[in-house]
Amino acid sequence: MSSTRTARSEGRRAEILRAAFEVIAERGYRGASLAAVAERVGLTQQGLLHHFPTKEALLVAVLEARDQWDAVPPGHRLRLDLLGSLVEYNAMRPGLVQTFSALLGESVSEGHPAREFFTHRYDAVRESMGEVLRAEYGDRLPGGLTPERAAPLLVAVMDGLQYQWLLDPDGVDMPGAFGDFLDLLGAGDAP
Amino acid sequence: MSSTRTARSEGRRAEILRAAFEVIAERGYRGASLAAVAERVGLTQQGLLHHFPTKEALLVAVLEARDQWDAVPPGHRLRLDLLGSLVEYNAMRPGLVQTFSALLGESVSEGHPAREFFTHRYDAVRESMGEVLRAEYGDRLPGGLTPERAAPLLVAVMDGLQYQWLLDPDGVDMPGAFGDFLDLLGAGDAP
DNA sequence: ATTATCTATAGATCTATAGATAATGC
DNA sequence: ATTATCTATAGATCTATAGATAATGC
Repeated sequence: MSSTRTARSEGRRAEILRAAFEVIAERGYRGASLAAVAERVGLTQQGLLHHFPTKEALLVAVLEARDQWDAVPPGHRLRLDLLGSLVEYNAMRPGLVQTFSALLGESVSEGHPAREFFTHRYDAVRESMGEVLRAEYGDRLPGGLTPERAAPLLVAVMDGLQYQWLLDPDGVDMPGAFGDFLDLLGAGDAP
Repeated sequence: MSSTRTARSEGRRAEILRAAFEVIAERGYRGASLAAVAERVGLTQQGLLHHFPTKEALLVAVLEARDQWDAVPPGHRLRLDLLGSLVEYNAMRPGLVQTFSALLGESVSEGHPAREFFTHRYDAVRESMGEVLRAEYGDRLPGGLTPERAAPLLVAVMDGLQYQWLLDPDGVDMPGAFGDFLDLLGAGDAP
């Protein structure tokens, strides 16, 4: 696929993607105009459409870039402490967090072009987190939970903390709070 | 304030607010056009603007209505089991949940008119949840947490679960998962 | 030749203002 | 008299298409 494009074009596409990330972070997908993205890379809106034929195509590319971004490298088994590091890393990149928090928030509305993407993604992430939790804590977690039932909580904490942190970066210690949650899971009364 | 308006006008305003909740749930605030809201109550867009002079004024009214909605009645101390009931209640009102999940998601973008509202609100909610947790579990929670440190986690779980549930209502048992989290908090290894 | 970019523009929206008309309340 | 609603419309946008021109790669 990338072999069908010139290196020149690939570079432009990457520039445009970066700009799209920024503008979506600032204004959401609906609020992000093609003209605003184009201006950021020194193009006209029509020039941008040469590289991404529709606004939705640009969104899809943004979502794919993200997917590639935080995919676990094959062979590398995800571990809980890596997840903590990921949260710490995110806390240094508010723009990235904001882009996807904005998109997640929008995606719940009807017919949003990212809705299906997020639905599938969360399903996969819950399953993946269940495995991580089982590898770390075994079959029994505090409170009588199983890894499968704790997984949606883990995901919810990550997302929910992001919103609180974005709204009040100084008032919310996102990595600290995530660590607290892991402590809660590890406080085991399991036999 | 309501005394300065006629009963007729109050009724209309209430109808418009209801319609605004619906349209915001479906399309977010940015995607919600005044015309779409107006049409739902059988008015023209200009007729609507007689009752709410700007789109932002309508949003503010929506946020205030929500605040009134889930405010704890004075004198009634909030308890954790009531919170569980609230989540169960929410699970029967996807529209309401969707309206505020959409607004929260949008509010993290710069200069969004609901941003300050949510910032203040989350600050207050964390404090309130801290008190609830202290009343329920005392000063020491599992994992060495304090009520104050568990509060953002409780809020994060509620919000995060809402997004997962909105994206996949059949695949995510929101009240069940919330109950699981409370079990985790109550699984105490406190002395 | 092909790719990248531009100008021009169609066709939809969207919010908000101005001012006219209809309905209601003293 | 005041309130509620409408028609008309200004002034901004926004996405996307058509077609011309400039730059690049064989």
